[in-house]
Amino acid sequence: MAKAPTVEDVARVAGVSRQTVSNVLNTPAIVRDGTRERVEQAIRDLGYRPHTAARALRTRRSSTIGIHLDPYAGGISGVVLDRFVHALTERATDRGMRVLLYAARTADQEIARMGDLVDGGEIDAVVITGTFHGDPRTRWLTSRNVPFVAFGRPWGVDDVEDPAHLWVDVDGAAGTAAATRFALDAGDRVAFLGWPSGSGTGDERERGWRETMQGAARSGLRLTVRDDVALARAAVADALERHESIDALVCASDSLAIGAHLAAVEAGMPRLPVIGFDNTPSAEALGLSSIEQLPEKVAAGALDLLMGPSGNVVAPRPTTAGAAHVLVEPQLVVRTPSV
Amino acid sequence: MAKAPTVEDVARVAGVSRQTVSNVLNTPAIVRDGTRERVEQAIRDLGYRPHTAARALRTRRSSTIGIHLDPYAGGISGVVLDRFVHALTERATDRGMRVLLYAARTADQEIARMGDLVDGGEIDAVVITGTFHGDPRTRWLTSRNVPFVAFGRPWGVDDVEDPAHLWVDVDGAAGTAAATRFALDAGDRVAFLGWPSGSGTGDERERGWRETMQGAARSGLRLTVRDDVALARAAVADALERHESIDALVCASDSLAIGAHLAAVEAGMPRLPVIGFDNTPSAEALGLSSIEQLPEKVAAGALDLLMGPSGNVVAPRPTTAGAAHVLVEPQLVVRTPSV
DNA sequence: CGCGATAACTTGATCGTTCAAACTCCCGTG
DNA sequence: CACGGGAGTTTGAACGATCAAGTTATCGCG
Repeated sequence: MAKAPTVEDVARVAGVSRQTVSNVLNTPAIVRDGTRERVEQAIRDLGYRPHTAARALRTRRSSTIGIHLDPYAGGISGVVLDRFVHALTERATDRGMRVLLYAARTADQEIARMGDLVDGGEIDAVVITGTFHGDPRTRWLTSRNVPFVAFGRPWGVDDVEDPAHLWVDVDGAAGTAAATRFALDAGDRVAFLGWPSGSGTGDERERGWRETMQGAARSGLRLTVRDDVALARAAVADALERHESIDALVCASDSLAIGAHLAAVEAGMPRLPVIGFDNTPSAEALGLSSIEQLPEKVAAGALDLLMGPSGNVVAPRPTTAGAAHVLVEPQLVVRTPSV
Repeated sequence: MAKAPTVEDVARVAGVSRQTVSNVLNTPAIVRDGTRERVEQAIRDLGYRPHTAARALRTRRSSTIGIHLDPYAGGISGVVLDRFVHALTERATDRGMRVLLYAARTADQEIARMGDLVDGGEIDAVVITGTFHGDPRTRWLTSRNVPFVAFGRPWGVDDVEDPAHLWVDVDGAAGTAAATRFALDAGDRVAFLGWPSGSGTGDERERGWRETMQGAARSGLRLTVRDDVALARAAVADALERHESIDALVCASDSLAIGAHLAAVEAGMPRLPVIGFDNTPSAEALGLSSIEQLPEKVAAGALDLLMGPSGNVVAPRPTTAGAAHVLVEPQLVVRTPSV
């Protein structure tokens, strides 16, 4: 196996210097046309590929973004994150970036791991997910001056006028609002099945339903349970037995929607419109409507915040008023229940 | 922000030379105890972290494994792969390795991308997934001498006596065999719902059922459809209407199992044992039994093949007879149907 | 006691790239 | 025609680690 060609080899073949080859690769505009073409030809002839480690060593940039992989929790919502990771990888590649995974079980472990990666020069930026109130990761990243974007808004600490950090999120309220508007076609009594108050995400999703109902001068039942199929099923079965009138059901997650749908089938109402959230394969399999988060847009937004609208290096957008986040509008996917 | 300390700085503080610091990090055994402790203390005091790019440049090793992310196909089987990626990341971290993602839509694109990464010195090895008959990727990787392991066996070309390349896979036949043995408790007539012949994976899964039935001197119905919930449902509904006697149903995937379960519920047999494959969250949500692939074991096996049972560098096990693969025995997860 | 062997540590060179500064043309201008 | 200036190109140094070869200390043994 012959040694891989270096800039030196390309330079010799093209009859120019190292630096000119480097310029052709990095700042082609300053090289004269004829010279550039000769160099490009030599690059093709030799099959030259720049050695990333050498470049990273000199420039002190790795062109790599780190992303944490949550421990597999069971449950079905991991899919959104997986699609996001995938989309991020594609988009990052287009911008000359790589995506490096790391695993950690706790926030502290994650901080330690990020420290290794940042100090080792392995990553230029981080994307963190699943932020929560008082998240130590955001504090640490900020204090260490590590460029980062959160998928999920900084619950509690953020202020649009004085943003704590960059973030991308899906507009949960807009999603449930769309679902509720759609559900109102089926009848006035649109119920909501959500999680107990206190989770930012859940409260947002509930708000979309509540405000839409108020706007339409309607009211409907509100049920809350933990995010679990069996619990959701029991809660809805119970409500139906009590003869609560429900024309349609907007849910905070697909897990809840599945449980609700099972209860409806059991109660002899297989066509009760039930709308989930996250558009997971499970909802698809059962033919349930759901709200699609559009992870591709989230990924694109994250990169825009980190690298600007078109750049190829990490240069985080300054966290100035109003410009420090991207809020993606989700999309209702309508399906006709298959049972 | 102060400049990050280098080996030089550590050496000065500890009163030794660069190389001794390097030895403490890489071959601690050859450094005298007292010296090593002084160096380790200096490392802690300064918060020194080795610069990965510099190391990679000199050693010509990136300590990074590349893995392809399939385009999101919809459907539910992506979960297995995601869990595998996650497990691989954890295990790799334990062995001082990193996992780099890359995306590609076609095999040719994937080859091009792998070429970039390998020639750029970004990855030392690759894990490929979803291999198929005559896969151009395995040919390319072999011809380029890139260490790699496949998740999925080399259908058609492999021979245990003369293995084509390293691979890890789940023993599908063992899985359906276990499922079938379990199902036989419910009655003699255990049917199989699989995919049309020709897919290696599907044929293996069917074989486990068939041989177990033969071994027990029983026979059962065999149905095949594409991997789709609605098609599975229609097929099973049809069979039940024809009054085929089915005591239990072993399926080649959770999608098929879900379809089968829906048909059973509709036909008034909600307790018909239906066993899926892959143990996806969807099966869990519906309370269906399924066969768990144990992605953690697959990941551990992949690394063992690539790095030996305990090494910290990529040193692929030679592809010698019988030793070039790891076959993981999957595990039946029994659930009591929730409807 | 002297010698060779081994252990422990140090020194100079190197990996492939880009930065910073220097150099060479060539053109327009006073 | 000397000179300033800019475009285009070249040269030496540097990034931070490890390899390979060299040096010094330590020890066993005849």
